[in-house]
Amino acid sequence: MVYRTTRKMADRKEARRRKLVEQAIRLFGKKGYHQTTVPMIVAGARSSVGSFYFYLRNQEDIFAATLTEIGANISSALNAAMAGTRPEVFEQMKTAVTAFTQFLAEHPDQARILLVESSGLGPRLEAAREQIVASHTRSVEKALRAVSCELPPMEPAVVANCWVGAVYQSVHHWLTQPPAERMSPDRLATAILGFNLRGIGRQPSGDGE
Amino acid sequence: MVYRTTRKMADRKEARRRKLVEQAIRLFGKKGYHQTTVPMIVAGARSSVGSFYFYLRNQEDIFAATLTEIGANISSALNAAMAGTRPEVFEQMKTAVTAFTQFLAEHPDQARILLVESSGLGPRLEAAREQIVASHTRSVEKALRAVSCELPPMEPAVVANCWVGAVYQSVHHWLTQPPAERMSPDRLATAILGFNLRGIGRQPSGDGE
Amino acid sequence: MVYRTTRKMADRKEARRRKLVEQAIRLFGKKGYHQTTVPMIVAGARSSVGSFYFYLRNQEDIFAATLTEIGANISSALNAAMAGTRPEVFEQMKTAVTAFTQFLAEHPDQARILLVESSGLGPRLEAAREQIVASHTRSVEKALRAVSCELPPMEPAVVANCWVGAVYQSVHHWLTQPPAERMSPDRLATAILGFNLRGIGRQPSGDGE
Amino acid sequence: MVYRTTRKMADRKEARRRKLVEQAIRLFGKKGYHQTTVPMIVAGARSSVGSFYFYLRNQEDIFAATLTEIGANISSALNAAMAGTRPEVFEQMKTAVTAFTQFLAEHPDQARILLVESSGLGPRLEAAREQIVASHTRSVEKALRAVSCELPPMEPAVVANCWVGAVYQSVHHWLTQPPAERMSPDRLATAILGFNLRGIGRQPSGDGE
DNA sequence: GATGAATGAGGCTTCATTCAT
DNA sequence: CATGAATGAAGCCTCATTCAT
Repeated sequence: MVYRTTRKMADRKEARRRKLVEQAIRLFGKKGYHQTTVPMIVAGARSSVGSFYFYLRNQEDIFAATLTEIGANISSALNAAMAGTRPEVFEQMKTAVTAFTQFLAEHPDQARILLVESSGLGPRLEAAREQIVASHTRSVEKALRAVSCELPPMEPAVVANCWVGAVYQSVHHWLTQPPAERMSPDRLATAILGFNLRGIGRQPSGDGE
Repeated sequence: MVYRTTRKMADRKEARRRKLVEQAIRLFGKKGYHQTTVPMIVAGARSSVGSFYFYLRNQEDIFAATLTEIGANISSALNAAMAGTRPEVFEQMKTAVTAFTQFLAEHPDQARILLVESSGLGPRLEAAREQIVASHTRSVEKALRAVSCELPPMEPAVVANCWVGAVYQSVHHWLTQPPAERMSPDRLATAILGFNLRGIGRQPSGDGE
Repeated sequence: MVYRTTRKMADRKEARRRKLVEQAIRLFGKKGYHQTTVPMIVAGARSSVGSFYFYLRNQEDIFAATLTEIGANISSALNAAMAGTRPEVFEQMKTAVTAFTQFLAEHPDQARILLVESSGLGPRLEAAREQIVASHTRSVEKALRAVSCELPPMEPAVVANCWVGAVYQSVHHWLTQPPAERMSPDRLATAILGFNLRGIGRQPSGDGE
Repeated sequence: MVYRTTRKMADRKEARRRKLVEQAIRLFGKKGYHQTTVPMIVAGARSSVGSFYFYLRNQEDIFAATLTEIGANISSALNAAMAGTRPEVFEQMKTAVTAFTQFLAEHPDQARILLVESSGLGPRLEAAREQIVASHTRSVEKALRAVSCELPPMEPAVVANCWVGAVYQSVHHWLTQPPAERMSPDRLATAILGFNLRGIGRQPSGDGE
């Protein structure tokens, strides 16, 4: 009998790789890219150097993988949140900002990787990061165009970047502060949202109306 | 006599150091921190490794120095621009955004260092970068507080971050595009400003009103 | 019944192994020993790493096996050629040189392994190579002794090495040249033979005498 | 005062590099290319890894350097020997074979590198080796052409390779034998020379006539 | 018997920093 | 003060070999 790859083995394989990426997120998030070594990752993932290079091409590769993972996680979080929201564009934008803030607040490692540690790492990783930010920006731009008739005239491309930049920088700064001094994520999201909605010429509603 | 000699020497020293920092800006801006080696810097500055360590404590040190330099350059540019502007707060804010954009457009190496290459380099350099951003943010916050009575209620601390984030991200994205496809810095600044002024509840004036 | 099964299995086993060795010859011949990995071999032989180590003790082992194979192939070729030649010693030597040249010309991978890639690989493989060369040399030496009375006095041991060295180096150099610029194998063989026959004090006959 | 590179420093530099290459010859000659590590070389040369890479680009580089060195040494030896020889072509060829044999006999490490360890190491090193062999072959070919009128018709290009191949293989085999069983270098050279001279259609003179 | 995931020893190489000249 | 040779710690990555399935 020929022993072909069983389902169980494939699952194990996937699990192993996932474990490596998860540990990588932890380390990259805490110590940054250049302070994280392959041995550190495999030690934390109860794997081995050889295994690492069986699953990942090299160190850059696993960082790219973490970015992909983070991007996917954010997407999931946003989609989940928006699934429970009325389909009006402004409602959706509001939910998106809140959910995004919430997600980063709850996943500091991923937040730090996205907001801090993924810059200046060379073209490839730069591009991987850009993909996430760009996807974010595109969503905003699309939303803007959808309701452009209700808004004052503006450059959607630039404004989308402003919107995203406002969110990122605010959250980044917020995460920088000692947890004790931080305002609640809700309040943060509301403040950002207020700025952004006004920024696109929309009066932010009181709160939940 | 002794004074003169000392002064002269100090000048020389300062000049040498400045040359190193300038070359460092060029290299850090083009290749990033981790791709730039001490030998590269000294070669471009017609100095020597030994000299380098006479003027700078270590590599981190020179990156910090470039950040200081960049911060100073930006301050100068902003101050110069604002000196020629009416003292009204909104005018000043407007000028600041325009001058900042202009400056980064004209100094791509410094822009790249500030916006991209200075993240994720460890606490000390993180702090050095933060100083620049924070100074920027504080100015905005101060301005906001100064005119808060004319504005809708908001969280000045958060909103200042939004303001700065909008500028940074927009400029960053703008610098990312191939020069041929970029809009003019003026148009960019106007678009950002429009978003930000609306964001703080202010109707952006047509242009120069 | 048991016999047949066993026989069949042994055949299979032999076939598997042969396939591995054949692929190894291809790879060793093209990329050399140290650039050829076990995974490469098994991939080309549609086998698996596990199988590899079932049939071969280790990597050295398969290189030794390729040498054995190459030695056998050369022997076969020589024997076949000499079977169709008059039994006179000089005729036989002539045929041997021609057939050897021909064989290497037609099997560049094996030629490269024998002439180039099998040196400097450590005692065991050195010995395996030496076996082939020595067998070659012994044949020559034996032939020389057989006709020593017809030849000027010489040191058969040294001269046999000269003979073989002349052949190897000439063929090696010939294989080094781009195929388009090579002379015909026949002409090459004739030239070598001329040198060698004169070298042992024998006038080379015109061509086919 | 500007401290420019002094003569003494340049000398030291050269000496250091030479020491590394010398030690490399020892090790490559004894253990071969792939069994010799950079740490081994620097340890034996009382240097350091860092120094190694200050003088040599990489491991391949130092092997190439040893080949260059060996080629130069052989050239020197041959030139020295031939300077004391009558200018007749056959005398020179005779001297060359003898001196070459002698040199390799006296420098077993260099002999082993040239004859054994420098094959199959990839294109670059292959080429470096080829340079030495080719230079050797060209000399022979040139000599042959110079006296071609006195010789039977032959293919000088092939014959030159035969000549060189005879020498290399004989010496190689000779070096393979335990020193106790080796014939004297002189006798070896004479035997080779006899074969080669006859090979080009020349009667080897008794000995020194 | 067949498979391929797992292991980890080991080598090369880089570069920040020092220090003798 | 200037110079650049010297140092060695540190990390990435390869791949032969093993062994559970």
